[in-house]
Amino acid sequence: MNANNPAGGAALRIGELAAATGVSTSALRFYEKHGLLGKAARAGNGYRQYPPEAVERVGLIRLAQRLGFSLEQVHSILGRPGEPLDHEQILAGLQARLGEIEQMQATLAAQHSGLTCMLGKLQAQWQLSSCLPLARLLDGETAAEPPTAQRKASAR
Amino acid sequence: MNANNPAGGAALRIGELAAATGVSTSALRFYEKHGLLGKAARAGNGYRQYPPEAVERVGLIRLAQRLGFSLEQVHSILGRPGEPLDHEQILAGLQARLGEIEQMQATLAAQHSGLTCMLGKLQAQWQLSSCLPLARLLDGETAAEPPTAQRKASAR
DNA sequence: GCTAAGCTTGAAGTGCTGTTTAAGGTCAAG
DNA sequence: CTTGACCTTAAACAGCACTTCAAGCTTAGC
Repeated sequence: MNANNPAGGAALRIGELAAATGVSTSALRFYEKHGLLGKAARAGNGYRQYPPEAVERVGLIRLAQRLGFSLEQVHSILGRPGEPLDHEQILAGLQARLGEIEQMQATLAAQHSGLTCMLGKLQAQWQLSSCLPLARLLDGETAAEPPTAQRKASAR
Repeated sequence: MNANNPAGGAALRIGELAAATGVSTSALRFYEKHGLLGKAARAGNGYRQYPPEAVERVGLIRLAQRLGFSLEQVHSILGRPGEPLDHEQILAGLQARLGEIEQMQATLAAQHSGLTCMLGKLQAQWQLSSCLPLARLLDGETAAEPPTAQRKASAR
């Protein structure tokens, strides 16, 4: 059918939006269910009718994912779909993510230097146990509990 | 009971090893089940009898975790507990981990510059959509599929 | 009119890692 | 006798982003 919507553009069915964005239909429904995408209008048959802007919205979601945001974070900084977008909120979200990244970079840098140091020691003398004190080095960088997984460095 | 073991040292029960290493008893059993810790000898009552060296072994496991190794990786580089420790294998494992770290650092650096760039654009003019092209920047750094989570930067 | 593709829903399953918890039983010390 | 540490196996949890399934409607093409 491809009816026209109030804005005048051609409405997209979920499959078309999926094709246009490279996101699966199930993922799109998932986004909608979790408030990332906004509830699409429905045609008489119950099919979702996406306005053309939805393509951009999905693009933003994917961009945010590539920048390492979790969907929950995307949700909180992008806000309700269709709403004006809160500039303050977005800036704050971006900066918060920058902070996370820097934190992870610090962790990785500590691990990197720890490993490098360890390699040096091992090449000098073969005592793995002599590397145990490295633990302290890492503790200094991060914190002091049992090794809990921190956060992913999501890719692409 | 605290019987003596063949090596002459005092044997540790699981709770004692847990206390000595800061690892829970359940985690220790988990390590054993997954071949990280080696099956402890058993006292007449079925209790595990850990030799004192086990403390160091667990320390190494925890150190490796802090360096970001998964338990599976720890298993493959540390090898069978009680065995001589394959130097080549360990060096290779450390270097492989260094490679992973560098990969993650590259991803994070790309995300960081992407975000910074985005912040700049947004402060100049408020068009979020003008940031969509950043996706390409990130694609260049990492690869070309849908945003799949990469790996954690485990901490401490 | 039939079939295949596309749409609907909600619930459940997937994959990965590292534990933790539960349930039911044994053992040793006070 | 009671308590606490230990034993076993199996299952649950937690976080994340989806995917798959089941069951049933719609629609387009032939």
